[in-house]
Amino acid sequence: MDDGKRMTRCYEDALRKAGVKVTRQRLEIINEVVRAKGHPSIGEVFDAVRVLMPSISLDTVYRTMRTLAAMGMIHPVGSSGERVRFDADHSPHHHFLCSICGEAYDFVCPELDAIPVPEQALAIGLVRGTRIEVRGVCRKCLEKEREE
Amino acid sequence: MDDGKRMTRCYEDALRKAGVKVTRQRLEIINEVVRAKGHPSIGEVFDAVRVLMPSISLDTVYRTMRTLAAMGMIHPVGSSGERVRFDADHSPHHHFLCSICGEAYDFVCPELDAIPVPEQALAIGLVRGTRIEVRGVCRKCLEKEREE
DNA sequence: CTGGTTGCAAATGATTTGCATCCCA
DNA sequence: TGGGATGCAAATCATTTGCAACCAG
Repeated sequence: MDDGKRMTRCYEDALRKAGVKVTRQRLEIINEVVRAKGHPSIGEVFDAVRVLMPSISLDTVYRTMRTLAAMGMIHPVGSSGERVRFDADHSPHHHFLCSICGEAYDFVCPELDAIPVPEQALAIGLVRGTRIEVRGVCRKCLEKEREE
Repeated sequence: MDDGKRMTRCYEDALRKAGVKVTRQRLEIINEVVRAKGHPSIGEVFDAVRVLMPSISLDTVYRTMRTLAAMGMIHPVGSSGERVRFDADHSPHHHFLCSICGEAYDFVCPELDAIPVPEQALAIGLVRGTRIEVRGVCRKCLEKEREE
């Protein structure tokens, strides 16, 4: 598991560059967020980290997730009234948001990855990434509707 | 204000088509959501509707917003841990989401409006709309950072 | 050392739920 | 009339905050 160590080193650097302290809690949380596929919620990250570090508190996870989001390391994924979910910036991918259940599905679409940064967005602030957001109704909800 | 009546008629039809009852509450809420520029939160819609209909209750607004979202008439705009906000589907526009404050800014970009629907998304469910989501840090937050 | 971080517990706020009443279809 | 819709209040659940103890730099 030399790979694990190399990753950790990389996260440490990212934290230092952001001007925040490197703590074991933060490293564990980052590890978990990066490992998690899909869009983990705060609670899920908390549960996972708690296995390795039972003493960690829920609001440390809250605070760290906010810190990581401010660093641009993770991004909140908007869904409906659901709890906030995040994704680590793994690879270029896009989102399909279901209007009914609020679930966020990932999909890849290489043809659309190279979206130019819209000029109009530059006027609003510093752009860190661009992706496609598709809205619709997912299969699960379509089937549920059909049943009724 | 013949225009207002024509709009209302149109909303009634949309409700009927969705198979739900047409009530004064729902019409008032739709009216407000469509009128509101930006991304009104549930509370803001509630306050606005309450002016015309003081007896309306907060959770009627909650329930109706969910109904409207399921109908595809409005869409939740994901932001960070903030309360959920919605936008009516007015005109084609895109979103800039600030990673720090969670604010969602609208911008228009006609060149990008004609995004083809990605095939990969079709596999996930019924697609109702496609737009660009830009992530970054807004001017306000950039300035705040600079001060520190 | 010492200021940023954490853990804890209490506070806050948004969202949901159960139920009796009401009203569109 | 009859079932979906509403209003109300209580219940939940996510998220935040104040503060003392702690630890990385």
